[in-house]
Amino acid sequence: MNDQRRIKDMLYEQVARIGKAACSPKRLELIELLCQGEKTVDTLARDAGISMKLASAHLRELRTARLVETEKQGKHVIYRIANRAVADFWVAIRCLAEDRLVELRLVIEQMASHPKELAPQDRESLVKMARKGEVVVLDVRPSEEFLAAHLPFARSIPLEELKLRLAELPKGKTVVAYCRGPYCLMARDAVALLRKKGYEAVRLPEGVAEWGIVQVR
Amino acid sequence: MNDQRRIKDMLYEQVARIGKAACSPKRLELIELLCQGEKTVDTLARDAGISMKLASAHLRELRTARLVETEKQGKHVIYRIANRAVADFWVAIRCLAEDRLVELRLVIEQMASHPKELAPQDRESLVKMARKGEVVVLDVRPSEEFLAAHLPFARSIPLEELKLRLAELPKGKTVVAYCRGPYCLMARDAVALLRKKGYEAVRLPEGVAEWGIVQVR
DNA sequence: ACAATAATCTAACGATTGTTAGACAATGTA
DNA sequence: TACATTGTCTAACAATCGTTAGATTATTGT
Repeated sequence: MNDQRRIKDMLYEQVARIGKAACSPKRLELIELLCQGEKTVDTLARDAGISMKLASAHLRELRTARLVETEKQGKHVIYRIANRAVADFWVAIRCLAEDRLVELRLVIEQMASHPKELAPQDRESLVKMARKGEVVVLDVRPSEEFLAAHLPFARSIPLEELKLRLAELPKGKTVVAYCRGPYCLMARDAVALLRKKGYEAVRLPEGVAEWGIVQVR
Repeated sequence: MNDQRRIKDMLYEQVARIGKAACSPKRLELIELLCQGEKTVDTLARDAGISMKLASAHLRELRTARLVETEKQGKHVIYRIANRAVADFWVAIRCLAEDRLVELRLVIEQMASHPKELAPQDRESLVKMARKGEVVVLDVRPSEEFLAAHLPFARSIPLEELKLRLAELPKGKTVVAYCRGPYCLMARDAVALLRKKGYEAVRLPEGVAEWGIVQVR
């Protein structure tokens, strides 16, 4: 009888290991960054705005929950997501948070208000238009992330280079800019810049994690 | 520039509130119990094997993450899941845990080894057979949970009453027993009892949460 | 009005975290 | 060989969390 309690407790304890990995804001940010492609510890630390020591500690937690895997390459340790399922989980927990927490919706609204956004449901029609060349899908993430994985028919111009490489974009077509996902502000800034320069530009608030296009192994 | 960091931090912090709610084994167990239907605090405490004070404290956490809602009915406070999305999240985090954590798979294997189990993919065919009366789908949870929500064509005999009510089950047909889900042992025990009594019985290791049939509001 | 029940609130404790600093190990390079 | 780079490990601190006990608030029944 009490045997059953002990087994049950073990089961829920194991599931709670995943919850523990997901209960720190910085760990969630690291997961999102890793959804963009494999990265070294110091890249992750820089992108997340924390020290390498802290990043290393958080990554250790993610590794004991077996959500990420490592590989040593020369001086560097490369971290990557263990699975597509991890990216799906990140999207799922974020969606639940947006569904349940008004506070989160408020922050998102105030953040994304001015630049026009694409409704997230018309993925197929966006791909169709991109294939025909009716719109330009623009990936403004760092080029390594584009190389690791990107949306279909996307072209890469990292945000930092955008000002100098504006000539590469045809002026007649609508530019659909995207970045790491809804919590990343690079696409927003890119759209703002493009509009100031006379382009028609909208932001797609999704990235490779939301589209299920993630690099694994 | 640093403004963007602050906004990002706020976003991930909000998502982490969901992770925090899901980082305690007991809270996960409470969520699963609430997926079976609305319950009072002392029912939850008894089912989870903890004191009412502790249950109240954990439920408070779940409420600040807005995963559960309450309603006062006389002396009792009734808790229920806020949303179908919460049940879906519980299934999602459990599946990710089973995917990533070998330890969890080991516990499950040793737990579920002897009674034969139904492969979880043939939901439609199970419903079809139940509709035609070719199998008996048996819900062995407490009757209030059956009343709140149950699988299609299921009949309710709570585990405690099963020994006395065996006559209600036809001997020729296969009995498919289910309970609260894969981590609940009631269906396992029911199958063991039925087989000892000469019935053909299998366990369906899924429940209403896995089938997306949950009571809300 | 009084007792009983159901649940929460507060305070307290020990245990677990997040974060940083300092020492250390492994690799690549001059 | 010596040195810089990259990352982890250990120890330490404060902050947070899990758990329990004791007091408190509603509600119901007598």
